[in-house]
Amino acid sequence: MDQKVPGLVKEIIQARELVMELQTQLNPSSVSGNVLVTKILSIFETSLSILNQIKLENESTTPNSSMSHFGGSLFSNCGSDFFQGGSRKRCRKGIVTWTQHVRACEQGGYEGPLDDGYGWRKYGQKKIFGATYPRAYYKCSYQSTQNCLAMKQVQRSDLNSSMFNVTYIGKHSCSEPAELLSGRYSPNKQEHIHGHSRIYQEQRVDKSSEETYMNFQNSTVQIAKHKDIQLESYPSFSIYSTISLQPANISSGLKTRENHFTSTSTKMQIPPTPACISTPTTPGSNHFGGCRNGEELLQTTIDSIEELDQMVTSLLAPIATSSVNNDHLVDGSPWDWDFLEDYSHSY
DNA sequence: CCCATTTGACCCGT
DNA sequence: ACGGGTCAAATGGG
Repeated sequence: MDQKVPGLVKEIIQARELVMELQTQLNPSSVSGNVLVTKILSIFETSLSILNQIKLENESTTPNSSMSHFGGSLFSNCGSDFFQGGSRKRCRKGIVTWTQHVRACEQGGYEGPLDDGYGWRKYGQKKIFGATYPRAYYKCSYQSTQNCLAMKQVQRSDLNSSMFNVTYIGKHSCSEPAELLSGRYSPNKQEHIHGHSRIYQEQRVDKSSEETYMNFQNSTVQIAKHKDIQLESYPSFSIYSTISLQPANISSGLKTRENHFTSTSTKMQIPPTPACISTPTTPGSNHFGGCRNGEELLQTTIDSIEELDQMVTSLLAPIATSSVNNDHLVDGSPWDWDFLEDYSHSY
């Protein structure tokens, strides 16, 4: 049994990926279709969890995971430089870094992919060698006022131009995340600028609960332990697939949290085509965003379990009604949080 | 006038 | 030298 589990897991993952592919071809406005896909994905992941538990029962030790299993991981392994005192560039070691793949919907009427509940200020854009699309650099809007060091980088995927890679760097120390509750800002940009999004706290709520739920599906989290480059991975967002099947739960009883990222995407304006790169606000351009069923694959680098805990908690905040405990277990969730340690071998 | 964005220059690590 | 990341002056919108 133990020997067959990896193969079975691989098969399930393959099936899950096909469903995810199917999902990308679904009409975003087809809520019922997306709900079905989400349910299917939830079943897949529950199955994977069960298999994992079976495997764990048959193994006394967990094998080391390798980042290579994730096929060109998007992790910055913090080998470079960020936030290390002294130089202008600082070492990213110790900084939570995670990359989100956000699918943009061209049908969307509003600008850019989904927002992540934080205010961001663009401070640069670079053409990246070998990449078709430029990379945009953002800082938290409250860097100056609240010394929040969170940043993110947004780049359209070369492989799939309807996808954006959003890399978050550092944790928010500001008190911005009002939008955790809604998962989306209004279509208009930067409405939050002053006053910490009080506007949104009033405006949001039910409208986007379903969107939030859809956006969180199909995501996984990977955790890198810098010391040994070992990766653990967790199907964090699969939880949503299960819990969030009752969208009504989503919008009630949620608290905002500090120092956390959310897993929704950006509200930034992203140039839809290279031709529009320098003029993302060009009227009539094909704005992306507004995706109601954006699929995301989330990958994370963190170097302590506390950070994982913190992040997972924040990721759950938009959806879970109340309970995330400190044992990496979510009420009502079938997940064993050690699950993807084995899971990673299947990639 | 204020503020976010744009964009070329500059800095830093490899 | 090169590429990625950041700065900051210029620009434009509200």
